[in-house]
Amino acid sequence: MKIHNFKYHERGLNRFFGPLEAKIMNILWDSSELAIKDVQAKLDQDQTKPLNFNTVMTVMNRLVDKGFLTKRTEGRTGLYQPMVSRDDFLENQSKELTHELIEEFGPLVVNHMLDALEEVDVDLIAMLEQKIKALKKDN
Amino acid sequence: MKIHNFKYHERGLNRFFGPLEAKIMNILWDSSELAIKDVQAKLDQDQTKPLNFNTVMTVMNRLVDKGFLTKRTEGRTGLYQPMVSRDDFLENQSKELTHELIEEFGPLVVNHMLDALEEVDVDLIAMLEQKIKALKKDN
DNA sequence: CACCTCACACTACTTATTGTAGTTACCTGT
DNA sequence: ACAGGTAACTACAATAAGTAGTGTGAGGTG
Repeated sequence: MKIHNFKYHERGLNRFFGPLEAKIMNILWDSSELAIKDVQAKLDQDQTKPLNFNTVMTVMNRLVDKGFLTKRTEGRTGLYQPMVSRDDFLENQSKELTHELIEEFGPLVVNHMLDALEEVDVDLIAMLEQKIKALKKDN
Repeated sequence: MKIHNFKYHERGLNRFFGPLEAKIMNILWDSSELAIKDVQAKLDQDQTKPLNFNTVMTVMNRLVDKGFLTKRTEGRTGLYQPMVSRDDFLENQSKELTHELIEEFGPLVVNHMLDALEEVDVDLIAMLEQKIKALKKDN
């Protein structure tokens, strides 16, 4: 259940997964518990070329091996669902990445932080300010 | 000259490069301009098993192809040096990563920021505070 | 001038990751 | 007992990274 790479030039889940893996995780996170063919059907909705059942199965089982999905067998049908919720996943990843980044680059990150926040969403700077204030009050 | 991956569970340059690539970059960054055999010699200092000359050459030339090293031919001997300084490299990477992280996770990162700073180096929080103050004064 | 050596180029094999898909085996309901 | 669907097993392609063999060319030395 460990992500190893954060890909710079991708977006969203593609930063953590391969493109097909990412689509599958998204589908599973948007549903409760699905069989392979359900996932395949959903994938085929925005794909022009239908995906081979076995392709979907292989990738899903690999995701199970890696600990991102859990599999439950009901009769002969496997039912898959994510190990953790999307929110938890993103929470964990952002936390881990933030820590790694600070650990690795401490001062450099602080230097770039405000620029980045300004560019993306200035309100986040206010949010950060609040958090610092709150932290100081606690001590 | 683009790094594609940031590896979570490595340290230092190994986050950006393969292990041998990282050692080579380090050696080149600690020297001015080196030939392959010089790099090989330095690598063999902390390696128990000496590295094949061709191995070192292949990896160095790949680093040239990727744009991390430049190569200059003096007579028949190729001389290699990093495209940018170690500081610039780390500066660029930390900047890019910080931006990507904020772009992807904005509020989540802000949430984890202070924790991370506290754990690694509390002085960095003061530094961040200063930067926010300076920013507000500018506007 | 012939040759030997060294540095380089070219090529290839290995492992791991991800996407892809064929073949085979098995189970279940009819 | 069989058909159809589900799953397991196996394999192949591409990419990245580490490793290394073979071939080539240029220069100094006898």
